[in-house]
Amino acid sequence: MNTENAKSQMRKGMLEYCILLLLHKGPAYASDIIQQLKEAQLIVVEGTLYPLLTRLKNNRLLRYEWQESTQGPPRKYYALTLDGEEFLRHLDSAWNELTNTVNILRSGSVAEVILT
Amino acid sequence: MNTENAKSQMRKGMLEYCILLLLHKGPAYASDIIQQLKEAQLIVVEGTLYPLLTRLKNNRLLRYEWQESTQGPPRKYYALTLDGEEFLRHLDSAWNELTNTVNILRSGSVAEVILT
DNA sequence: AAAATATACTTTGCAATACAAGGTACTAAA
DNA sequence: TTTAGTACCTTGTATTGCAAAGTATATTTT
Repeated sequence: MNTENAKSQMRKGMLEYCILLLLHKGPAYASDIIQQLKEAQLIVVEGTLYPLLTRLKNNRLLRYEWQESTQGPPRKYYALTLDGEEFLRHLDSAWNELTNTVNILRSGSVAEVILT
Repeated sequence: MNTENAKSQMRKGMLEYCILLLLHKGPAYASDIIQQLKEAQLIVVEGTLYPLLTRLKNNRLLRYEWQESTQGPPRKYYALTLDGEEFLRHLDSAWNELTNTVNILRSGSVAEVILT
């Protein structure tokens, strides 16, 4: 029962949201995504990211294009589809609800939330 | 790829945190917890909660006491242990990091966060 | 040209956990 | 005695994050 496992579990589901949020700003390829997430304090490894990207693509939330690189093999640049944009808005709602829930639980009883 | 599944996945790990947050305010038994979480907009079912409570108890984060009820069978009232309180503080940090991450990703680039 | 290195993408096996569905046990009322 | 209500528990399944190892392409070094 360590903190690392707890944090890893918190990532579940959140990661999908974070990827979509990131791609909403513009296309990116895997290493790119990992780097940007790291800058946002979220550590993700390849073995997690690649299957996730594939899954999102298979569900038509993402699409990709091959692009040549000047420094190595070509890259798969992923971008949101229209379905992906819509799904992202649903996840926005889900996230809002979740933060609201935590805030209520954090600040004491529901009554206290109303009073303070 | 539906929204319900996504929300269910977001719950992973968060639920543990929410239970500890709730019990931090005082002892409660299972139906109690389900009811309070529902008031905080978080739907949890018995099949999820009971194994979770048992797991937390086995890891010494929770303890329980049987208490008679005037309206049915006795209840298991769960409460945080000292280990549980400490673990809760770690989860507080993890939650703070996660919300920070999402906020960064939501508001555009890191630079934009600083500028706005 | 061959070997080594770097970059990028992929796969496999495992562990953790939410949930549906069903079950057990005790109490009180009809 | 039967029925209804409350509370606790278990089993099987699906999903997903991750470690570890593998494949492929491009560049640099020897």
